[in-house]
Amino acid sequence: MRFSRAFIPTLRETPADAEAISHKLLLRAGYIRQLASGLYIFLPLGWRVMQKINQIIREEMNRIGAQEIFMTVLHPAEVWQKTGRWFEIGDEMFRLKDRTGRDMCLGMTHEEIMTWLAAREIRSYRDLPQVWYQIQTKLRDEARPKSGIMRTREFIMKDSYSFDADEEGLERNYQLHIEAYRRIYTRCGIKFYQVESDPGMMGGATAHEFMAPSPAGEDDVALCDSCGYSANVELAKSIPAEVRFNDWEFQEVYTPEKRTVQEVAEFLGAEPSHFIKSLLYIADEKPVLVLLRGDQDLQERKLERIIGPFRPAHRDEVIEILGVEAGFIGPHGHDGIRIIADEVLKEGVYISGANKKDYHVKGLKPQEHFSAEWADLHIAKDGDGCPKCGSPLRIERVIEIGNIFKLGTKYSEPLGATFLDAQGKEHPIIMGSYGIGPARVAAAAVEQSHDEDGIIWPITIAPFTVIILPLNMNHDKTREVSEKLYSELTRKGIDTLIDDRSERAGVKFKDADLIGIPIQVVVGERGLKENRLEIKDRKTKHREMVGLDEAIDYIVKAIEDLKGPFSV
RNA sequence: CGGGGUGUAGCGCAGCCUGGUUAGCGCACCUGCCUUGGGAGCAGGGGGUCGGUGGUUCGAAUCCACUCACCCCGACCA
Repeated sequence: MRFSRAFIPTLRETPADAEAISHKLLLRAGYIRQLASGLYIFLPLGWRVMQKINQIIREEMNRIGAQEIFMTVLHPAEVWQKTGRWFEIGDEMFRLKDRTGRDMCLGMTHEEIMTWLAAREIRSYRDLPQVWYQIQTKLRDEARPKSGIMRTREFIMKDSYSFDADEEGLERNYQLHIEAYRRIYTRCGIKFYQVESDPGMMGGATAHEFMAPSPAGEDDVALCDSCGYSANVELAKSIPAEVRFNDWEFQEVYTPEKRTVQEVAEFLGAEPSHFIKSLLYIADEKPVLVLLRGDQDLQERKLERIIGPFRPAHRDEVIEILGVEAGFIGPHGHDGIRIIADEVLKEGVYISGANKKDYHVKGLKPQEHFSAEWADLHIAKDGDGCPKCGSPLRIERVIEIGNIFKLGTKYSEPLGATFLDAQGKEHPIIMGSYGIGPARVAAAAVEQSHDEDGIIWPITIAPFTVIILPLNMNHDKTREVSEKLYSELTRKGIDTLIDDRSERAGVKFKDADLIGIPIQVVVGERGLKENRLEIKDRKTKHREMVGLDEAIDYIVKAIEDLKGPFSV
C-alpha cells in the first residue's frame, strides 16, 4: 500500500480525552476514531490488525474442529425469555420493538441463539459433538465504557459453543479450547496467564479466564510462581501472614473515641492482625454480620456468592440492629443475626468491639465467645501464602482477553436442546461457551509493547510487516530503488507499506515509529552512494546497512527471526 | 447510578475570576519559494453558531439557571 494514497491520519498531539496508553497510541497512529462513548470506528490500519488477529483465531478454532457460522445481531425476546435472562439482565441489554410491537434485543452474547439452533437441529448422539463459533459484533449498553477499545458498547467477539453428549465430551472440548487459546495468544505475541475464574451468572461449575498482564487492566489475579496456582482475586484463596497471639484474659477495655482498627491498635499498642473487624451488611433486607481479621479486607464477590446481593448497613441501621454505633461492634452476644467469619479467625485471641460505646474487648476467643459460619472471605494480598504450596503469592493487574465456561445444561434445558442416546433415552445437551475479544487482544498488545515513540506490534498482528521509507522523493535513484523493492516484497506476499509522500525524512521516521511496523527499510541518498540501504528493527532500534542485492534476502530472514518467538 | 472534571478552528491550548470593537496562539490545512537522514524555513491565505437553550445586562466566550456531550474514580460488567 502507498502511504500517499492511504487513509492513515496520524496525530502529532494526543487528544485530551485519551488516558490509556493503547487508546492514545491507537488514536495518534491513525488506527481508530471515536464516534461516541464506547463506539469506535476502525480505520484501515486498525481493521488490518483486527483481521490479522481474527485470522489467527480462525485458524486455531478450525484446527480444533470448530466450525464458523454467521448469526444475527437482532434477537427475538422469546428466546431470551425462555432462559430467564431477558428478566435477569438489566439496562445492559439493548432492547427494542419491531414494527409490529414484538420485543427484540441486540445480541450481547449468543448462548441463547446457539442453543436455539442446536435445539432445532440436533436430535441424536450421532450428531454430537459439535463446536460452532462466530466472530461477530456484540452490543452491550455498558454502564461505563472506558480505556479506548478495551471496554466498548459495541465490539467484535469470537465466541464458540460446544455441544456434547456427556461430561467427558465437554471436558475434551474445554481442554481443546484451552489449547487453542494458548496458541492464539502466543501467536498474537501477547503475554498471558490462564487463571481460575468465577463462573458467575454464566452458570456451571468451572471457568477460566485468559489474562494479559498490564497496568491498564481492570482485574487482578493472584499468581504463585512456585506451584503455578493462578486465580482471579475474586475467588483466589490465600493464607494470610501468621500472627503471634497474646494470652489475654477476656476483659473490657476503655477506648474513648477510638473506632477504626488502626486507631484502637495504636491506642492499645496492638497489631491490626490482633483484631476482629465486624462489618454489618444487609442482604435480602436481613442483617448479616461479617467478621474479618483486622489486617484483612473483604472480597465482596466471595461474600456475594454466599449471601447474594448485599449492601453495607447505614449508620442508623447499625444502631437499630446491634444497639451500638459502628466502631464498637463486636462478634459476641448477638442473637438471631447471621454471622459469617473468615476462616483465618478460627484460631487466636482477639480484640474487638465490646458492643458498648467507647469500649472494646480483649481476649476474645472464637468458638468460645461467639460462633459463626466459616468461609473464605478475605481478599488475597500480595505476599500472602499460596493456598496450594504456601509460597508467597503475587498480585498482578491484568486485562481479560478471553474466558471459557463449562455451562452444563443451563441453556439446553430451558430451550429444549436435547438428544437421544443409543438407548433411545432423551438427555439435555452438555454445553460450553468460550469467548475472545480481538480488540482487547490488540489493546493488550499495544499496552504490552510500545515505547516513547509509538507502538511496537508483534510482527504476527502488525498491519504491515515492512515499511519502506524513501527519504527524498525528489531523488531519482531513491525512488527507483524503493519502488523496485516495494514491488518485489509485494510480489513475495509480504505486507508492505511504502511511504511515498513528499514529506521530509523526519516526518517519515516519526510516523513509521508511531505506527509501529516491525521492519523499517530506509532508502536514503547517503546509503545509496554505496549501493546500500538501511534496515531497522522497530523494537530493538538495531540498524543494519545492507547491500541492495542482499536486501530482499535480509528482510525475509528478519521476518522469520521476528516470527520465531510467536510460532507454536 | 454516585463522585470529580472538561467542552473556544481538525488536534493541543490561552482568554472567563474582574462582561466592552474584527476571539487569540502553536500544530495541522491551502498557495508560492526553498528544503530533504529524526515532526525544517520564509511569505501569503482559508477555517469559529466560543456544546445547546433560556436568563441578567446598553452589551455575554466571560455572570446565573437548566440541559447535552465526553473523560476520570467508584458501583455495574451475564
